[in-house]
Amino acid sequence: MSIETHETRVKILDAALHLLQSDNPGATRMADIARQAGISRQAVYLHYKTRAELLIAATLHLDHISNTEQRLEASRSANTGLERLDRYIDAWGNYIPVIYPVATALMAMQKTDTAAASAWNDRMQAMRHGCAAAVKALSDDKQLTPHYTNRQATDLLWTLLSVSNWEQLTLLCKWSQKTYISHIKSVARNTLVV
Amino acid sequence: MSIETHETRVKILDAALHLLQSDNPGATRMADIARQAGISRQAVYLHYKTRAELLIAATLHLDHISNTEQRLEASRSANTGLERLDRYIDAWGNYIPVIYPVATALMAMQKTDTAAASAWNDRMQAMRHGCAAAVKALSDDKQLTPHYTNRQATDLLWTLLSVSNWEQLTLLCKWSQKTYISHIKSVARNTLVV
DNA sequence: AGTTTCTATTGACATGACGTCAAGTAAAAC
DNA sequence: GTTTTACTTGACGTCATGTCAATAGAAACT
Repeated sequence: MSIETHETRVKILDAALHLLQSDNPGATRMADIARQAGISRQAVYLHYKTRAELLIAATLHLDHISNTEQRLEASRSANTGLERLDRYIDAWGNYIPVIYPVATALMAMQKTDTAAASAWNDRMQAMRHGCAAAVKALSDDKQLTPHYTNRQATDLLWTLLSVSNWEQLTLLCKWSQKTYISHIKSVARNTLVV
Repeated sequence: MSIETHETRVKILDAALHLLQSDNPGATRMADIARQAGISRQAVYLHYKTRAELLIAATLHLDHISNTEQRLEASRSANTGLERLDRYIDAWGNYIPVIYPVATALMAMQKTDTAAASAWNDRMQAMRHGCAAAVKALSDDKQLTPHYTNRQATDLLWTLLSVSNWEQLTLLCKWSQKTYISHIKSVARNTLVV
């Protein structure tokens, strides 16, 4: 029985996600989350000692209810390096909009809160492993450009697929999600594939 | 006589930049800036009504003392589109480390402070104009790939050259500034040039 | 049934940062 | 010699996080 199955905890996490996904995510305070969850502000602290801890739990909860593992399964079962690259971009690129609200909140705390910083860092390192696997698959297929080392190619793909880039291209440049995915795929190919 | 030539204002802005460039930039409070400038905390507010206003003034001050205009002059005087692209990446890419500390502070305020958000947005739009000019120069030379519209090519270059990407590649991936510049140039070429 | 434990409640309080206000001072400008 | 300007000190208001103490009800154990 995971810690997140406790009824009140689920209520808290759902409330937090709901508010972070609303029109004014920046104004999501502990008191708002408590009110939304239907409990007292102090009760939230009985379950999560700090705001950072709550937000971290919210991302894990979101992973859980969004079948993150399943999304990434498709890329792992690809037959060629190129296919793996495309599928990874599909999986991760389409997951970004889902985690974006809570990711933003967590990233905003990075400067002040080391727990939040390392939690977000862990997630990004996990994502980087997916990039490294795609690069390795390309390399095994002799499809990786010799222009960069495997390490550098991974760094580039990792950076290309960053949340910030998604934010800039879709929210600021008004690209549709579909355009984002297809163009990122083409940039990745042009950058990494011979 | 510009507003930044006032002796005390210069002291305040220099103090702010000094602290933001120190080992713990996140902990730069108004009181710290005042102490560093050698004046009382309240005196800072005589010159800058809010923290956001101070940070915005600090970026302009930094532009001023870093000869930003001169840096960008080189790219404008290029003869070919390719040359212009390379020189623009040199100019902006090497300016990022200079503005990074204050940029980080300003970006961190974006969520809560609309003045900070729009100030940073203005700067980024100005940078985007440089990208658009480079893309147009490529297009005029028939060197721009037909894969994207001019607008989309500008969006991509703009995103590629973002502060976040610089941060990720140099600070997280430990690329040297030199590697960053040369690899970004190669990605830009592979992405945008026929 | 009685006691302990768990969860939650209310209300008060500490902390830290931004920003404001009022009263006073010292030097420059008129 | 008076006014203006820039600054000082010290107190105060606000807002959000996080803490603490006293209380209450319900489930769980003996």
